[in-house]
Amino acid sequence: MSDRLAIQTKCRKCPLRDMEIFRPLDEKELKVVSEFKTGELTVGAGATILLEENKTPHLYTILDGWAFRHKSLVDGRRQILNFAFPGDFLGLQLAVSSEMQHTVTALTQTTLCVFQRDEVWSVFKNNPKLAYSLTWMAAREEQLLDGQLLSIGRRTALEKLAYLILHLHDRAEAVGYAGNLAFDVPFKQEHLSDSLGITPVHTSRTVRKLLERNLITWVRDRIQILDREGLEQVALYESDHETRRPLI
Amino acid sequence: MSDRLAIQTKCRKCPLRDMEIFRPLDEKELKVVSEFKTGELTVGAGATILLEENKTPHLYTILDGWAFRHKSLVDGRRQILNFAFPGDFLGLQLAVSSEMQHTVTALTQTTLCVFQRDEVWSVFKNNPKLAYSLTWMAAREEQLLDGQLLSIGRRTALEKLAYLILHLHDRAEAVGYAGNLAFDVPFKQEHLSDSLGITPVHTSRTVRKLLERNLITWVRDRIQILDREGLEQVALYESDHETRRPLI
DNA sequence: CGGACTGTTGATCGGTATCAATGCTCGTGG
DNA sequence: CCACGAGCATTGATACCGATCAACAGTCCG
Repeated sequence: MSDRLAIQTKCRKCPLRDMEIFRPLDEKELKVVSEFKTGELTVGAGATILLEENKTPHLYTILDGWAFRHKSLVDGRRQILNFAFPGDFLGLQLAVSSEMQHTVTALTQTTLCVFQRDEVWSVFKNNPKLAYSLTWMAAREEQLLDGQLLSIGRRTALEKLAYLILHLHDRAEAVGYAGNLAFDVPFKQEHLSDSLGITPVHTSRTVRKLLERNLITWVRDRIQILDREGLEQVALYESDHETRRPLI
Repeated sequence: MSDRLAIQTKCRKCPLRDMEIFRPLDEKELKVVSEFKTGELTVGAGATILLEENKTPHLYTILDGWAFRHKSLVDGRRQILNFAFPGDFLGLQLAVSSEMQHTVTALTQTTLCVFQRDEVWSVFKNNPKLAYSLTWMAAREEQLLDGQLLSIGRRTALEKLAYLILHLHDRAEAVGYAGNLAFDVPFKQEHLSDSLGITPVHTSRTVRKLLERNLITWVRDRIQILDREGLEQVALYESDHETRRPLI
């Protein structure tokens, strides 16, 4: 399947803007974003969106779909750094370093708004509010990473897994990908392993524990949280009262 | 000992600006930074600079000293997220969330440039170049966290430790805190443990291994790298060709 | 000199990795 | 419609890394 490239969604009519969690843009911002956006790209599940060590001229916002950022050691051991949902901005690091230091891969078919790397600067010059939004998103990503780091460094396998499921559920829910404490799972257990820093075999056993304790069910690519409170206890979960966020 | 608060270092004469790694500011930027900076604060080793769940009105740049960011689970398990050196900006997350979600603690006596949180916005409005620098720093921090995450998730204890020592050395060296492959260590093994996500006991044994293999020495609060190449091999190290960076 | 910290060492335990076999699901082609 | 194979997930046996518990040593400092 070949990737399509076309401008399809007008920023002004972006479906994401109607969502609760996104801060509405004013007229001027909309105008700048519209100009900033140079195209739209749809890729299939499993496609590489951004590749480590590459110097692409493009930055992206996810319009629809589910992706993940990851990074590997030379011998192949892989670590998933974070997952990415609609509204998430990809490739900001290209504003810093000439090349990517991690890879981004699509989990589902994913539609992306495409921006030109060179024009980031003109956004800063022309619209401080949007520039601020970019910074906001970078800082937000940092917070998520802090949380992951704490989790991977200090939680046990069972705690990490419980935490990750809650985390993914909450982020999925925020963009309408989850409801009634359930969501469709676009990943394999292998992805959980690489996210938690444990083995696939151990992941399987750990998932099993959550099932046995009747905290969740996981059937046919769908996870249902049965006992949110119980799961939060296992996870040592602390909600991070997310506020409305910017969308570019 | 009480903290002192006074404007002592003129931005224009900031000693950090002479360092190789920092990008020089132009006249206009210097003017804005000077106005942005509202004071200078020196705290002793062990002092808390920013506290989780607090809503302080201040942001900081480290002028001199060595600090660390950390975060804990409710039961006390602690994870060190990153270390901070001169030129590093602290508290950017306050631009995003109303309160801090991690704590920053000084390892040595530390001198900080103090900025007002409310005025971040005016920096964005008045000087896009500086705004861009802030974003740059946020993205850079994200890269460091990505690296840590990979390390903690996928490296063995020995590999993590070797990696961390190289990482700290390189960052220390960049700001003149290391030379001839050696640097003064302001932390205890306990800090390494909390950074690597392992036990103090195991940290001790792991440090010992590096010593036995003649990769480093560690005497009287000073680490000397004896065999950089060997250490890099153990660490599966990949240097990240750092470029010049902004300083605010 | 005594006490508080920090680091070291040994013994043992437990969590997670590893290796290997089996089972399950689903798509494909005979 | 069934056979087959590919890719995941599960399960069991065993190994090992790192945790835990406990005692002791070294250093610093009052």
